[in-house]
Amino acid sequence: MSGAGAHGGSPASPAGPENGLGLSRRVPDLGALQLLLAVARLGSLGRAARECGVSQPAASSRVRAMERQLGIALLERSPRGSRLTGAGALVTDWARRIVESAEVFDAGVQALRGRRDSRLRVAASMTIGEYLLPGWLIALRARHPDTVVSLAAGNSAFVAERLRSGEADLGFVEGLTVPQGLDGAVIGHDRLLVVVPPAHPWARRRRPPDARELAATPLILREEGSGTREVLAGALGELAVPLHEFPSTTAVKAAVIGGAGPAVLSELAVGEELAARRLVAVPVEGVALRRALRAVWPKGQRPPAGPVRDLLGLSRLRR
Amino acid sequence: MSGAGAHGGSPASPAGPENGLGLSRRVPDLGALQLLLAVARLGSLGRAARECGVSQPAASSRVRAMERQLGIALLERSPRGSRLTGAGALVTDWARRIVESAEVFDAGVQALRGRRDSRLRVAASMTIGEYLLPGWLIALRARHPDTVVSLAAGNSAFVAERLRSGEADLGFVEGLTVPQGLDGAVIGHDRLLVVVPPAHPWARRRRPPDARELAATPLILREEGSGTREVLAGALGELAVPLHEFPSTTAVKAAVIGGAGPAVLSELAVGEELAARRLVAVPVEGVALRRALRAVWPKGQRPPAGPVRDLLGLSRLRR
DNA sequence: CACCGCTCATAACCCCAGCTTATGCCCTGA
DNA sequence: TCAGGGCATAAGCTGGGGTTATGAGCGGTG
Repeated sequence: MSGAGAHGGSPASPAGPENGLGLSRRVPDLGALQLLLAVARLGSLGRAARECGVSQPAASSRVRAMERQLGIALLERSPRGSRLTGAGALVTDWARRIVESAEVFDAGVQALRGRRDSRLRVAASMTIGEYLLPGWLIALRARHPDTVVSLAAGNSAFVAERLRSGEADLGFVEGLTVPQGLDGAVIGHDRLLVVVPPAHPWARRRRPPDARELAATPLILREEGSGTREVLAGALGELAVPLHEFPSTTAVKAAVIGGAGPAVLSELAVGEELAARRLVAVPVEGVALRRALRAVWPKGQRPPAGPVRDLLGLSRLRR
Repeated sequence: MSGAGAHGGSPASPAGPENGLGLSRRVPDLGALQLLLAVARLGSLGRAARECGVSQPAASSRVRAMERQLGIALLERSPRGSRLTGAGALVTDWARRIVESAEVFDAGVQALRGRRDSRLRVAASMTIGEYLLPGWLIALRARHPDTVVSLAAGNSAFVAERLRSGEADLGFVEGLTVPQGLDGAVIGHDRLLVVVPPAHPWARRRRPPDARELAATPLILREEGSGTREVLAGALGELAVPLHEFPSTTAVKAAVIGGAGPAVLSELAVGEELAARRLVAVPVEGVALRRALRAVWPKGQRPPAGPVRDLLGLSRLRR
């Protein structure tokens, strides 16, 4: 109660409906969330404290503070342990999503810091590096905790250059062809989707737009776009007129959700938004926007060995 | 680009299985991440500081601390502003996903604390309440900032009871039928997916399992499951033998990823995992696991008005 | 019955992360 | 040349979070 005034100043910022950092006042920090997950899993504050490497009073106090902060009772404490409240279960699920995002962040950062002593140097396209690789690295770390990975991200030419010059051991690219001088294996596919916000006309029309209309419509694209643009240009014959370019995929998504126009993005990038109905994929007749995801390595280097093989195996998943 | 500074300072980790809360040591807190997003968007530390309501030195110091913590140079500072590094752009994208998860968390919690003065009391099934409603609430808050929502989550019977007793103004259920005494409108559909980890035999077989094999296989289910179980039982004739029950959807996912067995989950719950290839959906021949998502309200209450109408509109999205 | 083991809570103390204000340097545009 | 925006540094303060020590319920057990 006493609803935390949160000083309603909403200064209608340009490219975003959300504002300020009141969030960090209303959302517990990662440590507290992890603690909550541990309690949910282990059924006891004390055990959770031990697993998290803190003292039991610290855990107790922390969870209590979190309950005060949220205004919700999360745990049913008893002399025999602690169970989640109904609301607590829901909160825990939302918390787990934050923690998972943090794990992705961490795995990405760990790789990105590019240590010299890395046993596995990876070069990846932006899309794969951003959305797929962190997950693989988390899995890899679970299996081979000692493997240190370094990551460099760029377009296909960048990946190829890194491999040829020996600055990377393994590469990942999306696109139509294997870059010259490299061997490769298809590890999966993704589709490029035309996405619009749910309120957009294309989301409501019975007849979806055809290739002609798509090509005539200004689109929001990521700058440079390499793989994305290549496939798009091939499918449409000539490149659609870009409405605006943004530095990152997520910035593009934010712009689309904000109503700036349609965009063409990998399904990898918009899975969550589609599920949450924040974006809608519009089918476009007669346009095949499927492309291969490939692992690549220097030509002739026959059997990828050691850590390279480990990661390659993890990346080779069905479909 | 995106080379990332070398910076060999690696603080000899304690060779532990990193299960604890080392994450919170390696991942900056929400405030810092929001600050980074603001800098990326506004192009200047000072402007970002102002938007976030802190002093410029605080912002500067905070970002600097973050760079030290991550071991990555995020910004190119110049006397005319600050731009993101190549690596910084990647990090910022990962950061944005954390912040978005936090917004979902916040929206959910705000609704869950159930204020007495709520202008809109919603009762929803677990799946809708967990995955869809927070997104709608974020959108609702952007459009009608004054609307205060309270949320109660349970199974279909629970939702129906809340509506009939006048404790809720609007309900959301997934399932085959409209509960007795309620009016409803279909707002969308979802499918139940059989999911397994990528290494599971079903993910590799050319011939997917049929209904018979599915029904004979122990599955991981959420306890009580209401909507999910109802549809599943209807499709399989008799209920599959549950291998284990978990208290929350996310716990089920974690178990599946960990190799505990196949599960049947809403596509809403696994969109991200599918995109990231942490889970694989297995098609099952001859089994239709599609179900309707419905908004429901007390019978006779003709035109949903005011806030009810607002939220109803937001929830009525294509497909 | 009394004891031990488990649970959670409270109390007193400590430490560092992060905020603030005040100031200085650098670059650019008028 | 000066004004102004942008970033960095230097002091001093506050509080959240951690620790150890201790107490209080409840349950199985000799």
